[in-house]
Amino acid sequence: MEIWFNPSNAIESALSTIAAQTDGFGPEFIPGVRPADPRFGDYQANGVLAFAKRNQVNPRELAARLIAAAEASDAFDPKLVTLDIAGPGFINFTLTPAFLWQWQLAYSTKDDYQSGAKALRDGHKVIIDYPSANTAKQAHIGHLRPMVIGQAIARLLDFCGADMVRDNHIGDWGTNFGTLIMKIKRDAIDLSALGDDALITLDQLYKDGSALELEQPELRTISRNELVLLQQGDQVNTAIWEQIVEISKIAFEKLFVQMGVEVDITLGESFYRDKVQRVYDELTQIGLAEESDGALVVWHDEVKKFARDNERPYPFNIRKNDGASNYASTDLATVLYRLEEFKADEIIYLTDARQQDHFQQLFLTTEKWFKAKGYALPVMSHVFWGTILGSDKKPFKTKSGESIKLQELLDEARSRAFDVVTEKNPELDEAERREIAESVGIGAMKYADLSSNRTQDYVFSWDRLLSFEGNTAPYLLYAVARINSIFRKVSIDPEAPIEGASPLETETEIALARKLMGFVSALELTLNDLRPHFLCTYLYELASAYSSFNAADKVLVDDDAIKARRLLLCARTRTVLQTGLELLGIQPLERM
RNA sequence: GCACCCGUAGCUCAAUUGGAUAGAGCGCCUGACUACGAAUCAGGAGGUUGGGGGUUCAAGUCCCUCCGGGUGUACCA
Repeated sequence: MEIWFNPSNAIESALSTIAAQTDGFGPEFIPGVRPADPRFGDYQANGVLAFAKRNQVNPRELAARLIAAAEASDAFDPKLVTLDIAGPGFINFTLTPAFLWQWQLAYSTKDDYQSGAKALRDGHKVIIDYPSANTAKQAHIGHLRPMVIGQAIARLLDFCGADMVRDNHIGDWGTNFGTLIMKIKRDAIDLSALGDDALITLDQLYKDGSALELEQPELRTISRNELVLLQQGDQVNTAIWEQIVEISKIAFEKLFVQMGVEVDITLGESFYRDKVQRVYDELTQIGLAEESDGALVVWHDEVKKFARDNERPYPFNIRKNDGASNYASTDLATVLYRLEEFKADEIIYLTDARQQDHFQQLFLTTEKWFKAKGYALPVMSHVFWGTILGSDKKPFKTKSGESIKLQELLDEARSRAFDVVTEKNPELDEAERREIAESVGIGAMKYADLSSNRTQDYVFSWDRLLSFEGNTAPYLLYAVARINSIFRKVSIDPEAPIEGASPLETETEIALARKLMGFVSALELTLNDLRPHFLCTYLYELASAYSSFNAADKVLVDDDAIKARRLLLCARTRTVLQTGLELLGIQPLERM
């Protein structure tokens, strides 16, 4: 029997083969192997229960027959894996310490761990529609989740073999430009002279402009005209618009660098303004879009909410009644562009949960449109998350009604982490403490956002976001730092091969080895639903298993074989933790 | 009104999508540093999974119904 890299999959296929040759089972039998509660074993198969139910037979008897057949085959060496039956008909598989040890010897590097993951999205062209930010506005706390979740998902997909295009789909063609240009012209602002805080000034100009419109409604007409001029390509307004977009891009670039967000292309909504006409034409030509109240819309009768005869009409409005494009028009044009330009196999959208209707309509429309035209339809998914709420359970605002600025949040994270580092490690020089604080502070913030199920809303709290104890980034970073410390002490490169190790013995060694093996399953689970908290949970459990091992079993003992074995476990743990942290966008540290 | 989402320990969250005795962290209580790093470890208390009914070998998870909260409801993105 070979040492399976991915035991869950290996057991699943072995059982399928065996069942096909065993009386009482049919081809429709699915073993249903999954990681089990460690109290019962490493993996469990519970497909026998469902199968027995469908076929009106005794599940325990059936399970016993399958186990007997499995044991008679050469697929399960009893020295490496044991099978037993439990409860109404579960089959439990327990890997022996001998298996766990051989697994550690067989698979050791990041590449080894990645080899299983690579198959998951091998060569897939995936476009990720990155955290889109509106131009001319400062990023606030609402931009935290898209950036954090987006980069983690992009790194995961990349690790799993996808060919990624990270597209920064900026909102650079909105109606807000009318107001902004009106105010800029009115105050004769020279945008090129604003300096470093240009975006803050723009932000203020927009707010002041909006306030002014409320006081003097006649200004709205002027703003609307400025927008029309811009859309018609007026030279002066286009120049102003270009400057505004440039200022915004520079400001966002600064944040992206701090947040570790990578961008491959930046194609804003303005890029698609000459591409929407084809959308109108094609959707009209295939009979999908029609006029309604002067607008061009698409109905989806199979969904009650979007059906034509719904008491409150809710079509997908793809062109406004004044003839202007909107969110839907550019999104449709964008899908087509991504197909034709990038040959996208998959497109992932990142927005909060409130936009689910939009994406449902977008996906339905694209599906029908592409089918009618014979275009290849990419897989489209909407990765959404809950809102960050204030203590009043409303979307988060400070007392003055403003959202916390993202920059302010990052600075607070660094500053809190710096205080803790200084308290714990006063002997380190300031530059190193700053570097550690960067990873700990920003890492803690990211991890807090990633470690809970993204679909839930959560209430904002500094302490929640910047906690350094328990299931947090610093806990994982600390485990890595301690491992590094051990290798430093004996002057051994943790990446180097380790020879002469003896097999696993203690309970904590075995528990750690067991946990190490689970990395690939954790990746699969995370990728399935694009929910990073599964990876966080796994990494936390691994770090916890390591901490227990570290407390129970001394690594640097006199016996060379025991020392080598424990150093090997340390090295493996380090590799998995570092790889996992990098996937989450958290920078591992040599010491902290 | 209609549609969708949510309600789990004092607090913040898990529970591999219907699997076995619902798990963690924080907080609280007991212990463990002349150290391979205590940002840690070992242990304890804490639950009628909002209430009620149903489906089945099995329900926090699925169905029905109440209660409480959130979101969306074409020409903002």
